[in-house]
Amino acid sequence: MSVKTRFAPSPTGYLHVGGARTALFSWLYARRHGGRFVLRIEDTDLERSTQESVNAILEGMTWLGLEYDEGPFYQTHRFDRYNAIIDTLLDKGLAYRCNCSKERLERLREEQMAARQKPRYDGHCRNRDVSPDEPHVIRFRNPDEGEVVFDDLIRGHIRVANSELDDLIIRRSDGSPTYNLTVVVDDHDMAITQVIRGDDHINNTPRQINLYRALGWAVPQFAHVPMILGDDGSRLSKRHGAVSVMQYRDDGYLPEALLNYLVRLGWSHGDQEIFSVDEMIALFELEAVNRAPSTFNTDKLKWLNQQYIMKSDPARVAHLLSPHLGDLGIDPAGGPDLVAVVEAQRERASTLVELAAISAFYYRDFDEYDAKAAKKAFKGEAGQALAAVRQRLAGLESWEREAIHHSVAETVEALGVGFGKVAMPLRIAVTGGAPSPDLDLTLYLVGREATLRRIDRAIEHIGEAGA
RNA sequence: GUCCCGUUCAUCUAGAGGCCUAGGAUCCCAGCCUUUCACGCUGGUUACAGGGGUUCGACUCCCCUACGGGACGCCA
Repeated sequence: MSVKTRFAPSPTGYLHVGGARTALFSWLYARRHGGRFVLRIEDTDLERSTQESVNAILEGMTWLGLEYDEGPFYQTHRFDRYNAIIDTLLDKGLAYRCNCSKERLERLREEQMAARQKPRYDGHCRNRDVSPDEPHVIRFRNPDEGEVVFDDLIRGHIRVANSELDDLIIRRSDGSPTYNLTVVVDDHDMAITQVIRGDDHINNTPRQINLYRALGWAVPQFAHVPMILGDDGSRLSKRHGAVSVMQYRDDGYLPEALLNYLVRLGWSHGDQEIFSVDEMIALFELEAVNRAPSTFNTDKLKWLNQQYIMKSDPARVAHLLSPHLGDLGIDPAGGPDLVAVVEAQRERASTLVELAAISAFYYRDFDEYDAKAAKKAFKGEAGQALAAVRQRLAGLESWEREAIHHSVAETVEALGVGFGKVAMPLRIAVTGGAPSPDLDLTLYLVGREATLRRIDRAIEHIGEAGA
Protein backbone atom coordinates (compact mmCIF):
# COMPACT_ATOMS: atom_id res chain seq x y z
CA MET A 1 0.00 0.00 0.00
CA SER A 2 1.43 3.36 -0.97
CA VAL A 3 2.23 5.82 1.78
CA LYS A 4 -0.19 8.62 2.53
CA THR A 5 0.10 11.00 5.45
CA ARG A 6 -1.84 14.02 6.51
CA PHE A 7 -1.73 17.20 8.54
CA ALA A 8 -5.04 17.87 10.23
CA PRO A 9 -5.08 21.15 12.15
CA SER A 10 -8.17 22.61 13.70
CA PRO A 11 -8.60 26.20 12.54
CA THR A 12 -8.76 27.89 15.91
CA GLY A 13 -5.65 30.03 15.55
CA TYR A 14 -2.52 30.63 13.48
CA LEU A 15 -0.06 27.92 12.46
CA HIS A 16 2.34 27.66 15.38
CA VAL A 17 5.80 26.12 15.41
CA GLY A 18 4.60 22.92 17.09
CA GLY A 19 2.00 22.32 14.41
CA ALA A 20 4.49 23.30 11.74
CA ARG A 21 6.94 20.68 12.93
CA THR A 22 4.27 18.00 13.01
CA ALA A 23 3.29 19.02 9.48
CA LEU A 24 6.95 18.95 8.43
CA PHE A 25 7.52 15.44 9.78
CA SER A 26 4.36 14.24 8.11
CA TRP A 27 5.28 15.91 4.84
CA LEU A 28 8.84 14.58 4.97
CA TYR A 29 7.62 11.07 5.62
CA ALA A 30 5.35 11.20 2.59
CA ARG A 31 8.06 12.69 0.37
CA ARG A 32 10.66 10.26 1.64
CA HIS A 33 8.52 7.29 0.76
CA GLY A 34 7.18 8.61 -2.50
CA GLY A 35 3.74 8.95 -0.95
CA ARG A 36 1.08 11.61 -0.85
CA PHE A 37 0.42 14.32 1.70
CA VAL A 38 -3.07 15.46 2.59
CA LEU A 39 -4.22 18.65 4.29
CA ARG A 40 -7.43 18.32 6.24
CA ILE A 41 -9.10 21.07 8.20
CA GLU A 42 -10.73 19.72 11.32
CA ASP A 43 -13.41 22.31 11.81
CA THR A 44 -16.12 20.33 13.54
CA ASP A 45 -15.98 22.74 16.46
CA LEU A 46 -18.26 25.32 14.90
CA GLU A 47 -17.85 27.65 17.87
CA ARG A 48 -14.15 28.15 17.61
CA SER A 49 -13.27 27.51 13.98
CA THR A 50 -12.73 30.58 11.82
CA GLN A 51 -11.97 31.31 8.20
CA GLU A 52 -9.15 33.62 9.29
CA SER A 53 -7.48 30.71 10.99
CA VAL A 54 -7.85 28.55 7.90
CA ASN A 55 -6.21 31.31 5.87
CA ALA A 56 -3.43 31.71 8.42
CA ILE A 57 -2.68 27.99 8.35
CA LEU A 58 -2.69 27.90 4.55
CA GLU A 59 -0.41 30.93 4.45
CA GLY A 60 2.01 29.31 6.90
CA MET A 61 2.12 26.06 4.94
CA THR A 62 2.78 27.96 1.75
CA TRP A 63 5.53 30.07 3.27
CA LEU A 64 7.28 26.95 4.57
CA GLY A 65 6.84 25.22 1.23
CA LEU A 66 4.91 22.28 2.67
CA GLU A 67 2.79 21.72 -0.38
CA TYR A 68 0.00 19.18 -0.11
CA ASP A 69 -1.10 16.75 -2.78
CA GLU A 70 -4.73 16.58 -1.71
CA GLY A 71 -7.06 18.95 0.04
CA PRO A 72 -7.65 21.02 1.90
CA PHE A 73 -10.60 18.92 2.93
CA TYR A 74 -13.07 20.34 5.40
CA GLN A 75 -14.80 18.12 7.89
CA THR A 76 -17.82 20.37 7.95
CA HIS A 77 -18.43 19.29 4.34
CA ARG A 78 -18.60 15.65 5.35
CA PHE A 79 -21.30 15.56 8.00
CA ASP A 80 -23.52 13.30 5.91
CA ARG A 81 -20.79 10.72 5.73
CA TYR A 82 -20.14 10.84 9.48
CA ASN A 83 -23.83 10.55 10.24
CA ALA A 84 -24.15 7.55 7.97
CA ILE A 85 -21.35 5.85 9.89
CA ILE A 86 -22.92 6.74 13.21
CA ASP A 87 -26.23 5.30 12.06
CA THR A 88 -24.49 2.10 11.06
CA LEU A 89 -22.94 1.87 14.49
CA LEU A 90 -26.35 2.49 16.04
CA ASP A 91 -27.98 -0.20 13.92
CA LYS A 92 -25.36 -2.71 14.89
CA GLY A 93 -25.73 -1.90 18.56
CA LEU A 94 -22.17 -0.62 18.71
CA ALA A 95 -23.42 2.82 19.71
CA TYR A 96 -26.38 4.03 21.72
CA ARG A 97 -28.34 7.12 22.63
CA CYS A 98 -27.64 8.71 25.99
CA ASN A 99 -29.62 11.42 27.72
CA CYS A 100 -27.66 11.68 30.93
CA SER A 101 -27.84 15.22 32.26
CA LYS A 102 -24.77 17.36 32.72
CA GLU A 103 -25.59 17.36 36.41
CA ARG A 104 -25.51 13.58 36.62
CA LEU A 105 -22.25 13.43 34.70
CA GLU A 106 -20.77 16.10 36.91
CA ARG A 107 -21.81 14.23 40.06
CA LEU A 108 -20.43 10.98 38.72
CA ARG A 109 -17.15 12.60 37.96
CA GLU A 110 -16.84 14.09 41.42
CA GLU A 111 -17.66 10.80 43.08
CA GLN A 112 -15.05 8.99 41.06
CA MET A 113 -12.40 11.57 41.77
CA ALA A 114 -13.22 11.36 45.46
CA ALA A 115 -12.88 7.58 45.27
CA ARG A 116 -9.44 8.03 43.66
CA GLN A 117 -10.62 6.67 40.38
CA LYS A 118 -10.17 7.86 36.84
CA PRO A 119 -13.32 9.78 35.87
CA ARG A 120 -15.20 7.91 33.18
CA TYR A 121 -18.73 7.46 31.95
CA ASP A 122 -20.42 4.55 33.72
CA GLY A 123 -22.51 3.28 30.82
CA HIS A 124 -25.74 4.27 32.50
CA CYS A 125 -27.67 4.56 29.23
CA ARG A 126 -26.18 1.52 27.54
CA ASN A 127 -29.38 -0.51 27.78
CA ARG A 128 -31.97 2.14 28.50
CA ASP A 129 -33.16 2.50 24.93
CA VAL A 130 -33.44 6.28 25.01
CA SER A 131 -35.96 7.59 22.50
CA PRO A 132 -34.61 9.33 19.41
CA ASP A 133 -37.23 12.00 19.94
CA GLU A 134 -35.82 13.38 23.10
CA PRO A 135 -32.56 15.35 23.38
CA HIS A 136 -29.61 12.95 23.41
CA VAL A 137 -26.06 12.31 22.39
CA ILE A 138 -24.69 9.17 20.76
CA ARG A 139 -22.04 7.21 22.58
CA PHE A 140 -19.76 4.55 21.19
CA ARG A 141 -19.98 1.27 23.10
CA ASN A 142 -16.37 0.70 24.04
CA PRO A 143 -15.32 -2.91 24.77
CA ASP A 144 -15.24 -3.69 28.49
CA GLU A 145 -12.71 -6.45 28.32
CA GLY A 146 -9.22 -6.83 26.99
CA GLU A 147 -6.75 -4.23 26.04
CA VAL A 148 -5.64 -2.18 23.10
CA VAL A 149 -2.07 -2.59 21.99
CA PHE A 150 -0.33 -0.71 19.25
CA ASP A 151 3.20 -0.10 18.09
CA ASP A 152 3.80 3.58 17.78
CA LEU A 153 6.43 4.34 15.15
CA ILE A 154 8.06 6.77 17.56
CA ARG A 155 7.08 5.64 21.04
CA GLY A 156 7.15 1.94 20.52
CA HIS A 157 4.86 -0.53 22.21
CA ILE A 158 1.89 1.04 23.99
CA ARG A 159 -0.87 -0.88 25.75
CA VAL A 160 -4.00 0.36 27.45
CA ALA A 161 -6.65 -1.71 29.20
CA ASN A 162 -10.18 -1.24 27.91
CA SER A 163 -11.26 -0.88 31.51
CA GLU A 164 -9.47 2.48 31.43
CA LEU A 165 -11.61 3.69 28.56
CA ASP A 166 -15.24 4.73 28.54
CA ASP A 167 -18.07 5.19 26.08
CA LEU A 168 -17.12 8.36 24.29
CA ILE A 169 -19.59 10.70 22.67
CA ILE A 170 -19.46 10.49 18.90
CA ARG A 171 -22.44 12.75 18.14
CA ARG A 172 -23.42 15.81 20.10
CA SER A 173 -26.97 16.69 21.05
CA ASP A 174 -26.97 19.25 18.23
CA GLY A 175 -26.35 16.40 15.81
CA SER A 176 -22.73 17.23 14.99
CA PRO A 177 -20.08 14.48 15.08
CA THR A 178 -17.09 14.73 17.40
CA TYR A 179 -13.38 14.56 16.79
CA ASN A 180 -12.67 10.96 17.71
CA LEU A 181 -15.26 9.75 15.23
CA THR A 182 -14.47 12.12 12.39
CA VAL A 183 -10.75 11.55 12.58
CA VAL A 184 -11.24 7.81 12.24
CA VAL A 185 -13.70 8.10 9.38
CA ASP A 186 -11.50 10.56 7.52
CA ASP A 187 -8.23 8.73 8.01
CA HIS A 188 -9.97 5.61 6.73
CA ASP A 189 -11.76 7.26 3.83
CA MET A 190 -8.65 9.14 2.77
CA ALA A 191 -6.60 5.95 3.02
CA ILE A 192 -4.08 7.42 5.41
CA THR A 193 -1.36 4.87 6.10
CA GLN A 194 0.61 6.70 8.80
CA VAL A 195 -1.09 9.01 11.25
CA ILE A 196 1.62 11.42 12.38
CA ARG A 197 0.40 13.84 15.01
CA GLY A 198 1.22 15.51 18.32
CA ASP A 199 1.53 13.26 21.33
CA ASP A 200 -1.33 15.00 23.07
CA HIS A 201 -3.36 12.53 21.00
CA ILE A 202 -1.65 9.47 22.35
CA ASN A 203 -4.41 8.86 24.87
CA ASN A 204 -7.06 9.10 22.17
CA THR A 205 -5.44 6.46 20.04
CA PRO A 206 -6.78 3.37 21.87
CA ARG A 207 -10.34 4.71 21.64
CA GLN A 208 -9.87 5.35 17.96
CA ILE A 209 -8.47 1.88 17.42
CA ASN A 210 -11.60 0.47 19.03
CA LEU A 211 -13.65 2.49 16.59
CA TYR A 212 -11.65 1.13 13.65
CA ARG A 213 -12.27 -2.38 14.90
CA ALA A 214 -15.97 -1.82 15.43
CA LEU A 215 -16.22 -0.56 11.88
CA GLY A 216 -14.16 -3.43 10.56
CA TRP A 217 -11.52 -1.13 9.12
CA ALA A 218 -7.78 -1.58 8.89
CA VAL A 219 -5.93 0.34 11.55
CA PRO A 220 -3.25 2.71 10.24
CA GLN A 221 0.16 3.07 11.82
CA PHE A 222 0.58 5.82 14.37
CA ALA A 223 3.51 8.08 15.12
CA HIS A 224 3.18 10.51 18.01
CA VAL A 225 5.67 13.31 17.96
CA PRO A 226 6.61 14.88 21.27
CA MET A 227 5.62 18.43 21.91
CA ILE A 228 7.71 21.55 21.90
CA LEU A 229 8.24 23.28 25.21
CA GLY A 230 8.95 26.91 25.99
CA ASP A 231 12.20 27.90 27.70
CA ASP A 232 10.61 27.44 31.11
CA GLY A 233 9.79 23.81 30.42
CA SER A 234 6.08 24.28 29.99
CA ARG A 235 4.09 23.81 26.83
CA LEU A 236 5.04 26.44 24.26
CA SER A 237 2.55 29.28 24.19
CA LYS A 238 2.23 32.95 23.33
CA ARG A 239 3.84 34.07 26.55
CA HIS A 240 7.10 32.46 25.41
CA GLY A 241 7.33 34.94 22.58
CA ALA A 242 6.90 34.18 18.90
CA VAL A 243 5.03 30.95 18.26
CA SER A 244 3.28 31.83 15.03
CA VAL A 245 5.14 30.66 11.97
CA MET A 246 4.33 33.88 10.14
CA GLN A 247 5.82 35.88 12.98
CA TYR A 248 9.15 34.33 12.10
CA ARG A 249 8.84 35.58 8.56
CA ASP A 250 8.14 39.07 9.89
CA ASP A 251 11.08 38.79 12.28
CA GLY A 252 13.41 38.16 9.35
CA TYR A 253 13.88 34.42 9.25
CA LEU A 254 14.22 32.44 6.05
CA PRO A 255 11.69 29.61 5.73
CA GLU A 256 14.44 27.08 5.05
CA ALA A 257 16.20 28.12 8.26
CA LEU A 258 13.03 27.59 10.29
CA LEU A 259 12.48 24.27 8.57
CA ASN A 260 16.05 23.23 9.34
CA TYR A 261 15.67 24.26 12.97
CA LEU A 262 12.37 22.46 13.29
CA VAL A 263 13.57 19.24 11.72
CA ARG A 264 16.49 19.08 14.15
CA LEU A 265 14.22 19.67 17.10
CA GLY A 266 13.53 16.13 18.17
CA TRP A 267 15.16 14.49 15.20
CA SER A 268 18.76 13.98 14.23
CA HIS A 269 20.97 12.31 11.70
CA GLY A 270 24.30 11.77 13.44
CA ASP A 271 26.10 15.05 13.97
CA GLN A 272 24.71 16.83 10.94
CA GLU A 273 23.21 20.23 11.68
CA ILE A 274 22.53 21.75 8.29
CA PHE A 275 20.00 20.06 6.06
CA SER A 276 18.69 21.27 2.75
CA VAL A 277 15.09 20.31 2.13
CA ASP A 278 16.27 17.65 -0.30
CA GLU A 279 18.58 16.20 2.32
CA MET A 280 15.78 16.15 4.88
CA ILE A 281 13.63 14.22 2.46
CA ALA A 282 16.43 11.78 1.72
CA LEU A 283 17.39 11.20 5.34
CA PHE A 284 14.27 11.60 7.46
CA GLU A 285 13.28 8.60 9.56
CA LEU A 286 10.52 8.46 12.13
CA GLU A 287 12.59 5.92 14.04
CA ALA A 288 15.16 8.63 14.71
CA VAL A 289 12.62 11.00 16.24
CA ASN A 290 13.11 11.50 19.95
CA ARG A 291 10.54 10.42 22.47
CA ALA A 292 11.09 13.26 24.90
CA PRO A 293 9.72 16.76 24.42
CA SER A 294 12.24 19.41 23.45
CA THR A 295 12.70 23.04 24.29
CA PHE A 296 12.57 25.75 21.66
CA ASN A 297 15.83 27.67 21.53
CA THR A 298 15.87 30.93 19.62
CA ASP A 299 19.68 31.29 19.81
CA LYS A 300 20.17 28.21 17.72
CA LEU A 301 17.48 29.24 15.27
CA LYS A 302 19.31 32.55 14.88
CA TRP A 303 22.59 30.82 14.22
CA LEU A 304 20.98 28.64 11.58
CA ASN A 305 19.30 31.66 10.04
CA GLN A 306 22.65 33.40 9.78
CA GLN A 307 24.12 30.33 8.12
CA TYR A 308 21.36 30.46 5.55
CA ILE A 309 21.69 34.20 5.03
CA MET A 310 25.42 33.71 4.43
CA LYS A 311 25.15 30.72 2.15
CA SER A 312 21.95 31.26 0.19
CA ASP A 313 21.89 32.82 -3.24
CA PRO A 314 22.43 36.55 -2.60
CA ALA A 315 19.79 37.45 -5.15
CA ARG A 316 17.24 35.45 -3.18
CA VAL A 317 18.34 37.04 0.10
CA ALA A 318 18.11 40.46 -1.51
CA HIS A 319 14.60 39.68 -2.66
CA LEU A 320 13.56 38.63 0.84
CA LEU A 321 15.37 41.60 2.37
CA SER A 322 13.55 44.23 0.32
CA PRO A 323 10.34 44.33 2.39
CA HIS A 324 12.37 44.75 5.57
CA LEU A 325 14.17 47.72 4.07
CA GLY A 326 10.74 48.98 3.10
CA ASP A 327 9.75 48.80 6.75
CA LEU A 328 12.60 51.24 7.37
CA GLY A 329 11.28 53.54 4.68
CA ILE A 330 14.06 52.62 2.27
CA ASP A 331 13.63 51.91 -1.42
CA PRO A 332 16.76 50.04 -2.47
CA ALA A 333 16.20 51.11 -6.06
CA GLY A 334 17.53 54.52 -5.11
CA GLY A 335 21.02 53.31 -4.15
CA PRO A 336 23.67 50.68 -4.75
CA ASP A 337 22.75 47.28 -6.13
CA LEU A 338 21.02 45.39 -3.32
CA VAL A 339 22.60 42.09 -4.27
CA ALA A 340 26.06 43.66 -3.91
CA VAL A 341 25.07 45.07 -0.53
CA VAL A 342 23.82 41.66 0.59
CA GLU A 343 27.10 40.07 -0.44
CA ALA A 344 28.97 42.74 1.51
CA GLN A 345 26.89 42.56 4.68
CA ARG A 346 25.56 39.02 4.83
CA GLU A 347 27.83 37.52 7.47
CA ARG A 348 27.07 40.34 9.86
CA ALA A 349 23.41 39.67 10.60
CA SER A 350 21.43 36.77 11.96
CA THR A 351 18.06 37.97 10.70
CA LEU A 352 16.85 39.94 7.71
CA VAL A 353 15.59 42.60 10.09
CA GLU A 354 19.14 43.03 11.40
CA LEU A 355 20.53 42.90 7.90
CA ALA A 356 18.21 45.74 6.89
CA ALA A 357 19.19 47.78 9.91
CA ILE A 358 22.94 47.50 9.36
CA SER A 359 22.56 48.12 5.63
CA ALA A 360 20.48 51.27 5.86
CA PHE A 361 23.54 53.53 5.59
CA TYR A 362 24.12 52.46 2.00
CA TYR A 363 20.87 54.09 1.08
CA ARG A 364 20.52 57.11 3.30
CA ASP A 365 22.50 59.28 5.69
CA PHE A 366 22.27 58.05 9.25
CA ASP A 367 20.82 60.23 11.98
CA GLU A 368 23.63 59.96 14.48
CA TYR A 369 26.92 58.25 15.17
CA ASP A 370 27.22 55.21 17.33
CA ALA A 371 28.43 56.88 20.54
CA LYS A 372 31.07 54.34 21.41
CA ALA A 373 32.49 54.07 17.93
CA ALA A 374 32.53 57.85 17.44
CA LYS A 375 34.28 58.46 20.72
CA LYS A 376 36.99 56.02 19.78
CA ALA A 377 37.43 57.12 16.19
CA PHE A 378 36.94 60.88 16.35
CA LYS A 379 39.80 61.75 18.65
CA GLY A 380 43.27 63.19 18.26
CA GLU A 381 44.13 64.07 14.69
CA ALA A 382 41.03 62.48 13.21
CA GLY A 383 39.83 65.76 11.72
CA GLN A 384 43.05 66.36 9.84
CA ALA A 385 43.17 62.77 8.67
CA LEU A 386 39.65 63.03 7.30
CA ALA A 387 40.40 66.28 5.55
CA ALA A 388 43.50 64.78 3.97
CA VAL A 389 41.81 61.64 2.74
CA ARG A 390 38.83 63.65 1.52
CA GLN A 391 41.04 65.60 -0.77
CA ARG A 392 42.44 62.50 -2.37
CA LEU A 393 39.05 60.82 -2.70
CA ALA A 394 37.55 63.94 -4.23
CA GLY A 395 40.28 64.02 -6.85
CA LEU A 396 39.95 60.42 -7.98
CA GLU A 397 39.30 59.98 -11.64
CA SER A 398 37.17 56.93 -11.19
CA TRP A 399 35.33 55.64 -8.13
CA GLU A 400 36.74 52.14 -7.99
CA ARG A 401 37.74 49.96 -5.05
CA GLU A 402 41.40 49.86 -5.95
CA ALA A 403 41.66 53.59 -6.41
CA ILE A 404 39.85 54.19 -3.14
CA HIS A 405 42.22 51.85 -1.38
CA HIS A 406 45.21 53.72 -2.80
CA SER A 407 43.84 57.05 -1.66
CA VAL A 408 43.63 55.81 1.89
CA ALA A 409 47.06 54.20 1.74
CA GLU A 410 48.62 57.36 0.34
CA THR A 411 47.05 59.44 3.06
CA VAL A 412 48.39 57.10 5.68
CA GLU A 413 51.87 57.36 4.19
CA ALA A 414 51.76 61.13 3.81
CA LEU A 415 50.65 61.59 7.39
CA GLY A 416 53.13 59.04 8.68
CA VAL A 417 50.57 57.36 10.93
CA GLY A 418 49.12 53.88 11.37
CA PHE A 419 46.46 52.68 8.96
CA GLY A 420 43.80 52.79 11.62
CA LYS A 421 44.33 56.48 12.26
CA VAL A 422 42.83 57.23 8.89
CA ALA A 423 40.65 54.20 8.31
CA MET A 424 38.78 54.28 11.61
CA PRO A 425 37.55 57.88 11.43
CA LEU A 426 36.75 57.41 7.76
CA ARG A 427 34.71 54.28 8.40
CA ILE A 428 32.73 55.85 11.20
CA ALA A 429 32.23 59.02 9.20
CA VAL A 430 30.70 57.04 6.35
CA THR A 431 28.82 54.30 8.21
CA GLY A 432 28.01 56.00 11.48
CA GLY A 433 29.38 52.94 13.22
CA ALA A 434 27.28 50.23 11.60
CA PRO A 435 29.02 46.93 10.96
CA SER A 436 30.54 47.09 7.50
CA PRO A 437 32.97 45.21 5.25
CA ASP A 438 36.36 46.24 3.86
CA LEU A 439 36.69 50.00 3.79
CA ASP A 440 37.23 50.31 0.05
CA LEU A 441 34.19 48.15 -0.66
CA THR A 442 32.10 50.12 1.80
CA LEU A 443 33.04 53.45 0.27
CA TYR A 444 32.64 52.10 -3.22
CA LEU A 445 29.09 50.97 -2.52
CA VAL A 446 28.13 54.12 -0.66
CA GLY A 447 29.31 56.18 -3.62
CA ARG A 448 31.49 59.23 -3.96
CA GLU A 449 28.86 61.88 -3.40
CA ALA A 450 27.58 60.45 -0.13
CA THR A 451 31.08 59.61 1.04
CA LEU A 452 32.36 63.14 0.63
CA ARG A 453 29.19 64.59 2.13
CA ARG A 454 29.56 62.39 5.20
CA ILE A 455 33.25 63.19 5.59
CA ASP A 456 32.41 66.89 5.63
CA ARG A 457 29.74 66.24 8.19
CA ALA A 458 32.18 64.30 10.37
CA ILE A 459 34.79 67.04 10.18
CA GLU A 460 32.15 69.49 11.25
CA HIS A 461 31.06 67.17 14.04
CA ILE A 462 34.63 66.84 15.30
CA GLY A 463 35.06 70.60 15.16
CA GLU A 464 31.93 71.14 17.27
CA ALA A 465 32.95 68.50 19.75
CA GLY A 466 36.45 69.95 20.03
CA ALA A 467 35.22 73.54 20.40
C1' G B 1 -6.59 11.56 42.08
C1' U B 2 -6.28 7.70 38.00
C1' C B 3 -4.05 6.25 33.46
C1' C B 4 -0.38 7.05 29.50
C1' C B 5 4.39 8.93 28.16
C1' G B 6 9.15 10.84 29.14
C1' U B 7 14.31 11.90 31.81
C1' U B 8 22.57 12.49 28.48
C1' C B 9 26.08 19.45 29.12
C1' A B 10 22.09 25.87 30.16
C1' U B 11 19.66 24.27 25.12
C1' C B 12 19.24 20.75 20.55
C1' U B 13 21.35 16.12 20.31
C1' A B 14 25.13 11.39 19.30
C1' G B 15 25.18 6.93 21.88
C1' A B 16 21.20 0.29 20.12
C1' G B 17 26.29 -3.73 26.76
C1' G B 18 32.76 -3.02 26.11
C1' C B 19 34.50 1.92 20.50
C1' C B 20 32.74 6.62 26.36
C1' U B 21 38.54 9.34 30.88
C1' A B 22 30.52 10.29 26.95
C1' G B 23 31.09 12.95 20.74
C1' G B 24 28.86 17.17 17.70
C1' A B 25 26.02 21.87 17.54
C1' U B 26 24.05 26.47 19.92
C1' C B 27 25.08 29.65 24.09
C1' C B 28 29.06 31.42 27.31
C1' C B 29 34.50 32.36 28.22
C1' A B 30 39.67 32.90 26.38
C1' G B 31 42.97 33.40 22.33
C1' C B 32 44.10 33.92 17.03
C1' C B 33 42.73 36.55 12.52
C1' U B 34 41.53 41.91 11.80
C1' U B 35 41.07 49.13 9.51
C1' U B 36 35.04 48.53 12.62
C1' C B 37 31.55 44.71 13.33
C1' A B 38 31.15 40.05 11.95
C1' C B 39 32.65 35.47 9.65
C1' G B 40 36.36 31.86 10.37
C1' C B 41 39.94 29.16 13.30
C1' U B 42 41.97 27.19 18.09
C1' G B 43 41.09 26.06 23.05
C1' G B 44 38.01 25.96 27.59
C1' U B 45 33.79 25.42 31.28
C1' U B 46 29.35 22.14 31.63
C1' A B 47 25.71 16.20 31.28
C1' C B 48 24.42 10.00 31.58
C1' A B 49 17.96 12.42 37.59
C1' G B 50 18.65 9.09 42.25
C1' G B 51 18.70 4.11 44.22
C1' G B 52 18.65 -0.99 43.55
C1' G B 53 19.40 -5.20 40.42
C1' U B 54 21.12 -8.36 35.74
C1' U B 55 26.20 -8.86 33.71
C1' C B 56 33.10 -10.19 33.64
C1' G B 57 31.36 -5.18 32.10
C1' A B 58 25.88 -0.61 31.85
C1' C B 59 24.50 5.92 29.34
C1' U B 60 22.77 1.57 27.03
C1' C B 61 18.62 -4.17 29.85
C1' C B 62 15.01 -4.77 34.39
C1' C B 63 12.66 -2.69 38.96
C1' C B 64 11.62 1.28 42.38
C1' U B 65 11.71 6.46 43.63
C1' A B 66 11.93 11.52 42.24
C1' C B 67 10.92 15.06 38.75
C1' G B 68 8.53 16.67 34.13
C1' G B 69 4.67 16.42 30.43
C1' G B 70 0.02 14.68 28.54
C1' A B 71 -4.95 12.68 28.93
C1' C B 72 -9.25 12.09 31.80
C1' G B 73 -14.86 17.80 27.52
C1' C B 74 -21.46 17.44 23.95
C1' C B 75 -12.31 20.86 22.28
C1' A B 76 -9.39 19.04 18.70
